Amino acid sequence: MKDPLSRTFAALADPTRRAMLARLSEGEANVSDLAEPFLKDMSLPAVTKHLKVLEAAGLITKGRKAQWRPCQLNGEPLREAVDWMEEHRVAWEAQLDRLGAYLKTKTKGTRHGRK
Amino acid sequence: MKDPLSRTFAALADPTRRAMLARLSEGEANVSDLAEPFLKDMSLPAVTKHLKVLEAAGLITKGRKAQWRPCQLNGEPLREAVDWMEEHRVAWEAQLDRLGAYLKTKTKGTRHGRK
DNA sequence: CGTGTAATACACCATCAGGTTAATTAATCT
DNA sequence: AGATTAATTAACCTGATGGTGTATTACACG
Repeated sequence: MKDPLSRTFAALADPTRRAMLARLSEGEANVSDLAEPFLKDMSLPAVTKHLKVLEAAGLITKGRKAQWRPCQLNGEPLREAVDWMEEHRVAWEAQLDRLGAYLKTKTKGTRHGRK
Repeated sequence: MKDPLSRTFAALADPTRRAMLARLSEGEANVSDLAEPFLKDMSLPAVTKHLKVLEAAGLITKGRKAQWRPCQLNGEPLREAVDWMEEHRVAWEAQLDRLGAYLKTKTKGTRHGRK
């Protein structure tokens, strides 16, 4: 039995599921819509399982319309995840700055190659 | 072989590790310092493993000072995680608003109990 | 009623995650 | 040298994850 926050992060710890969420952030979609980009990589039952993970984490809700299961995104748990991060952000930023300063003394290329 | 972002989220998907990060956001700490709050719940090797996960995700770096391993937080991957979320945040907020509006029509308590 | 389609359930398998205990390395302190 | 302290390694166990293929449910259509 995992706490909600852990479940949320765990659900996010998979590129397939993140892609599904990204897709859903553009609007409702059926299971097969969500599956489509992945069917060359995995089977439909695998997709169903991923959706179950997302559902268990409360990140999506599945409706039913005839034989379709229109999925909707639920931002609530995501906000909680962001909240957790924000809570510590200040400290992290400080750490980042400290590291940045340190690196600046060591190297001088400072190659800051972040997209 | 997992992508960095997945590794970061996976690392966050555990309350012990999150607590360790929280502790580290207050400053450098040795392994035993970090272990202390958990030693009633788990063994030291278990702690070491958690730290390894955090290290593999690039969330912390371990130094060495005599027989101690002072751990430091590294915010960089966390920022990437936040970045990913922010990228979709707008859509989520919209979804939240939509849900909120919907709930407002159904219930009327709207109990918005988030700290 | 039979067929096609959307999605899930079931049984199974390999790998990984999180924990254990016991042994080991490495440095410090007498 | 011997003992103590900090931390890791190794071998092992259990349960969860992520995938498979096949069977099944549920609905719509002609």
